[in-house]
Amino acid sequence: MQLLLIHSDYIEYEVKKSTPVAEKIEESFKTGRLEEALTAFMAVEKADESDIDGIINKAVGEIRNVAGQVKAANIMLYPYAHLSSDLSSPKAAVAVLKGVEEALSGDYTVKRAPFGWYKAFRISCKGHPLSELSRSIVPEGKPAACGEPVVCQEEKEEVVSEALKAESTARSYWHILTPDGELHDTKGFDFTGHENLQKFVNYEISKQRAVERAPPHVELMRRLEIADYEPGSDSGNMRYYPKGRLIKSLLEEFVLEESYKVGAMEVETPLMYDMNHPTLKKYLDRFPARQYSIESDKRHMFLRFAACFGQFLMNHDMTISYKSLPMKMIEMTRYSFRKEQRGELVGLRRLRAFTMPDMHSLCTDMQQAVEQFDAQYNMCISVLDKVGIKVDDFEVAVRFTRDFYNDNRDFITNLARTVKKPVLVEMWDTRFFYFVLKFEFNFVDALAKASALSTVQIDVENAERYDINYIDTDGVAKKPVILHCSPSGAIERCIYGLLEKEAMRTENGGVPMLPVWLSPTQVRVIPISDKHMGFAQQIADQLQCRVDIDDREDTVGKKVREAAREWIPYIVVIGDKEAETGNINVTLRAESQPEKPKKVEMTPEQLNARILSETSGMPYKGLPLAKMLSARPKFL
RNA sequence: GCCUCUGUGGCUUAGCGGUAUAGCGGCUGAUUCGUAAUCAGCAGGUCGGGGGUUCAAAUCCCCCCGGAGGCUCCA
Repeated sequence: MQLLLIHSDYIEYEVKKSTPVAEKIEESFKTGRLEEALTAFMAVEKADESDIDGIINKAVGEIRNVAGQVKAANIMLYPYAHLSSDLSSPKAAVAVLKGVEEALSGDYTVKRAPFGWYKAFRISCKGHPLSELSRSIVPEGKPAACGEPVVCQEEKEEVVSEALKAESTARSYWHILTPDGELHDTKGFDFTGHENLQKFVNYEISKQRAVERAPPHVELMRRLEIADYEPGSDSGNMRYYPKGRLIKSLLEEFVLEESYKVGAMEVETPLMYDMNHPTLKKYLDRFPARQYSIESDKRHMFLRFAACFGQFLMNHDMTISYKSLPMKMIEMTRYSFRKEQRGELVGLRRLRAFTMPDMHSLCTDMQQAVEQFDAQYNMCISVLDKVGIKVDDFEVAVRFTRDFYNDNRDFITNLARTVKKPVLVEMWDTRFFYFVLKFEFNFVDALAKASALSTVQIDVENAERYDINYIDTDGVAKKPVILHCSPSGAIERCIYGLLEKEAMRTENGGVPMLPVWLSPTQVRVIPISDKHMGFAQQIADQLQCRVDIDDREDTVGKKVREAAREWIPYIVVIGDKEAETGNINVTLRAESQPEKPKKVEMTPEQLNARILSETSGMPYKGLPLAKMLSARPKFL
């Protein structure tokens, strides 16, 4: 049932004309007026028919509740079909209306407008915050017994897509595909040597997901001053400190550069779209995600969960020749929004606002699409590798329809061959989503939780839906096949992956660190006393990387300890010896073991060359914080 | 959204019916120091918010908010 409650100075109505479903009424019932009334506009819906008494109970509870809050003694019940597009039978509606009227009439002055008549009405709304409320009431499995507290569900402005609903009924066939092309049953498969895949399979199929502690990256993201929760925002919307922003910028820039290399054009598209746009509405129903929705004037908008809409709407308006295909567009979506359920949010693993590189490729036909899929599969492997997430750190899932598999067996086997290890396969008899083939690289974390990073999908639906065309060699407009690709997956999730990987390294007795190109401070220079500051400065100036100087009044031991806690790759201590020889003593984190720092004497030039070669080809940005540690604020 | 757990100065935390403990960090002073924490002093808390029980609540109860885990879901 849909309820619209208006606290009014008065409400009056007058019957004009009967409709085919009109109830028979007395002459006196044809007009009505009530002063200082709470008016309840009601629409009884199909779903309510299963539990008429329960619905009456809930509606009465809700009306009583609001009437109590606004201190209304008079109640007007007003049947109002326009609140719903899924109305119940007239018989059920009248039964509910009468039931509600009867239940309320003991404690309030209740009037009811007749059902099934065209009516004219005048209402004067009081306009205070509680004076206009809407409620959506749904029946429960069983009717609420009398006297039980009645729980009313408030109207949620959440759109649950058809795809989410479809997914729950989709029948999946799970297999393990080995590089030799064999499809194995997941049950009998020998996972020896593929323990991570086993964890991933358990996570995906057996749903073994119980863990007893928070994921380690949550503490790390805070301790390293990367990111933090922001209680002043919605859950899953994080704040990023300067170091976190630097890491994100570098990753964003890197992924964009890699996509330029394969010919992608960078674009920017709006964050919010009209919920009632005909094309978008249909697309929402095919994507399994929940949206944030917001009001803009009279329009009902939603925040984008990817860059698809913006790019597709742009593609629709373009003139595209076959000569331009495959044609790629990318946007670094800051942000994509998904209103994930509260319990699904964890640290940087799953967010409601996240940065996702979203690339779309228009292809002439399925053959070109498959070629592109293969190229982008390899590109994703390379992107993650350079980010610091290796093939051994993730497990591959490939999902497709049975038809696609039968037409492309060799091609799919090749995907397993490329990564040289078995992959998880999910096959569907029929196509539930907009794609016929997709893969994801799933990072398996310290607690055996899996989450998707890179992904590519072959979309066979949206060219039609958005009316996207290209002109082929014969001069005829044709619909392209579209690839969706996120080369790295969400940027925040890459950081999560790196932190989790290092947490696992720590547990296995290693020394954790970020790749040098992503380390906020690459070299920390520590002068032993004030008199060494000059030389320390000189060394810092010689190095072409992110160098800072710990000029605080602390002991060398303490400064080194803090530098190590920050995972700084290179620590240089400057004292009399260095000032004399000109050589520097460098602690190399990458070659150290716990309690056993690896210290090497080298020239500043050698250190510089080493860092330049380690970071060559990767984006660079300057220090995100003051060079002198004494001038730095603490974020936590 | 539902279920379970949780919330004490900037951070970590003791206390779990008699208005609060310590460490780190911060500030001040001393120390100018050779690789995982130099010494001393000072400041800082209406114990997440609101309501209730009680002579008395950080401690018990209820509601709300944040966080973690589960269901579910994904980049």
